Amino acid sequence: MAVTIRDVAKLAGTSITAVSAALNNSSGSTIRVSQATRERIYDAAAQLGYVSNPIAKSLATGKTKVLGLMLPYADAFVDQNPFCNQVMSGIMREVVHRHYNLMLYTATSGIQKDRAAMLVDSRIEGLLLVMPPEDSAIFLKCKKRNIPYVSILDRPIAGSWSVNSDDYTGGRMAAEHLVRLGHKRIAHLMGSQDVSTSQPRARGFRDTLELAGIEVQEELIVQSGFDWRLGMDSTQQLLQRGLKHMPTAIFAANDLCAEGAIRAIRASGLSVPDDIAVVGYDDTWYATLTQPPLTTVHMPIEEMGEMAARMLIARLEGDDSIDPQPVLPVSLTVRNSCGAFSAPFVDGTKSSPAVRQ
Amino acid sequence: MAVTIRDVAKLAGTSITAVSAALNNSSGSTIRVSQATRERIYDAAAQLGYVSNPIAKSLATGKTKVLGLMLPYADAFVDQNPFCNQVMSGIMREVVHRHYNLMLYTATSGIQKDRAAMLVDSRIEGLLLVMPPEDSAIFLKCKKRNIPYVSILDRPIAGSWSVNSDDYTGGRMAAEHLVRLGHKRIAHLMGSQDVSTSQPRARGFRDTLELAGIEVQEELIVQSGFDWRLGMDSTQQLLQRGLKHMPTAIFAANDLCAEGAIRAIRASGLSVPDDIAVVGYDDTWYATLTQPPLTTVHMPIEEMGEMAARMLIARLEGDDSIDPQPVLPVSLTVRNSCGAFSAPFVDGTKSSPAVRQ
DNA sequence: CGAATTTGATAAACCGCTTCATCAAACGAC
DNA sequence: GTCGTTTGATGAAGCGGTTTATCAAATTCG
Repeated sequence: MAVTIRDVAKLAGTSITAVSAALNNSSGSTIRVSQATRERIYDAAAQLGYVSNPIAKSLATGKTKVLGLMLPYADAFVDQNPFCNQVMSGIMREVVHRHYNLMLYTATSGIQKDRAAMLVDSRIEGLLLVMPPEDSAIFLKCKKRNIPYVSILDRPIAGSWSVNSDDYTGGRMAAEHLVRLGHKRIAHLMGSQDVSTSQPRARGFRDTLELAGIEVQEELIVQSGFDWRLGMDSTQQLLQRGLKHMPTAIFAANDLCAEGAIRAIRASGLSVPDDIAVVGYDDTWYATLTQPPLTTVHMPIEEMGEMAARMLIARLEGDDSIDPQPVLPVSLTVRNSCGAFSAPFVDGTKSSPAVRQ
Repeated sequence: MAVTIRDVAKLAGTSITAVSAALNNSSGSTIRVSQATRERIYDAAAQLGYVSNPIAKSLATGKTKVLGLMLPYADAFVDQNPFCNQVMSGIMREVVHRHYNLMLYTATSGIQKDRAAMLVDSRIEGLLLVMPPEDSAIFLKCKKRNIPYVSILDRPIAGSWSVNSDDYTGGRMAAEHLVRLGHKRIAHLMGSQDVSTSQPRARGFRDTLELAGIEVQEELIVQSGFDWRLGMDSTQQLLQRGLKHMPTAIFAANDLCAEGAIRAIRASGLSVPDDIAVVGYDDTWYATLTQPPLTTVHMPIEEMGEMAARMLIARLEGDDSIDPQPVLPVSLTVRNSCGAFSAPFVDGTKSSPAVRQ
């Protein structure tokens, strides 16, 4: 049916060995092919429309040039999470660039975790894990079958390769921005406790206030969550404490949580940013849709995907020089929800004029 | 390194033929294995932890049990489109259920279309195309290499397999809902002209008004788009025409467009739904976030993915009884942006009491 | 010019699995 | 008891590539 290496050899009047060597014109091979035969082979291949069969190649070489991508429990992510999209986009970019392919798996909650892990077959050389649960059976399977993997994660895991973003600095940046704008009473709506990103962000937030000589008021640091309803509820509670104790700024757990905060603030007749400034986290596309558009900490999501793919490929190709747990830098995307662009911070960083003193 | 069929055969004291037959205990094979040897083989396999090598299997059988999934130009979809997520989720469900695997491709705009098509390698048995551009080189490649494909599409393509949703009825449903609520002056913000979903939806809209004896006012049917900015702009123009000519309801191109409409209405001091009712399209997760939550036409996106996978697999397995161009039904998700649940329509359909006469 | 080396080419083994062709033994029917 | 049929089992030939070992011819060199 399909045209094989033998057909090409026959037409070119050579051996299949020569064809194989000529077509993978990598210098690594010990086989030598003269320029003349090489060209006859090229011609024959072109004439027949020969395409190498990657399956046969894989069987012979033991390499497949395929990576696996394990997405988290689909159901939870289906609708609401642009995160996966963006990570995939970054991964894809690198994978295509390096001439690899991607096999998709999801840890569907419908089937047992074991089953999901079983599905990772030997066609893949390595695995990319997006936000794997800590106890995932995948880790064991990978170790057992000796499949290298890299996780894209909210926390570093000891002894395993992963890509992380700099949550601590993210917390600092949000806080610094607000401090620069003159805020003294800043609230922080923390993300859910079981997601470990929440801790370093909160630490960054606290450290920044201290550095600025602002006393951290514990009653302004509240447990909230990544949902807008939670953000709204928490904010309502903050606002009910009376004017004296109300914050002048809120650092929310993420963009959706910030949306909830904004709604609560408005519902109580106050204005964002005039009465209360709001900062989000993640910089998803949603951040441009809030009213006013949200100032938010930008996570380099695509870059994280790209980096993960790069690390995995490097590892597969025997490059040991790569950092197994890189921390990618975050940045602050300034929009209108704080009413201002940056003002000088206590450490003397230069900046634009302050808006609120 | 890995344990092979030969190792199992040796341990069980049989031939590799027997092992192969026993382990694929499909009745299709002509090879017969006694119960006794079968069990010895099972034991040996379990003891060695044998896992079949799918690559070798593929090479021998010519089947890979892998489908390709081609996503549209990544850049445009990265952030804002939950559509791909949902389609993927549906596809994944079916693919896992049928014990297939999924290889991911994207028609990245960075590389030429030809390159993208080249990347579809012979490891896949069939291809699922999400919203392929009409002129895509993929179609040719697939035909040439004889790879069956199914598209998930906004329009049926003659002579090719595709899954569509019933846009015409979607347009009707939106209009009927508004007519039932007593609206006479209903505007329609049409989607962009180059996306062919826009036409049937508009037809459904028009036909419904006519059926209800409401004159279709051409100046209320305007070209808009799938972006919230476009929705806002179009709506502002509608509102500037003065009270007499203002619509009492708007059927938007999609949920984001509806968001724009809502903003424009609010900005001009009017209320949704009291002054103007708004209906969206798609029922993405975003529809719950608008204020008020959006009444919108629900597209069965996941089901479309599932159906596409089912069709492709059926086709691969020689099932000819399947409809090559199914049209999936839409429904109306009623929330608060029209202020009411359904009222009787002119055709006599029964319903709940009307809110506006 | 003869020996050593390089160059060009190939046959054959192999990757791990399926499957066809073949065959001996057991079984049933007459 | 003989003959046809079923049952159980196997060797060997692929599938389409890569790679090792081998070899003849051409080239280099003292």
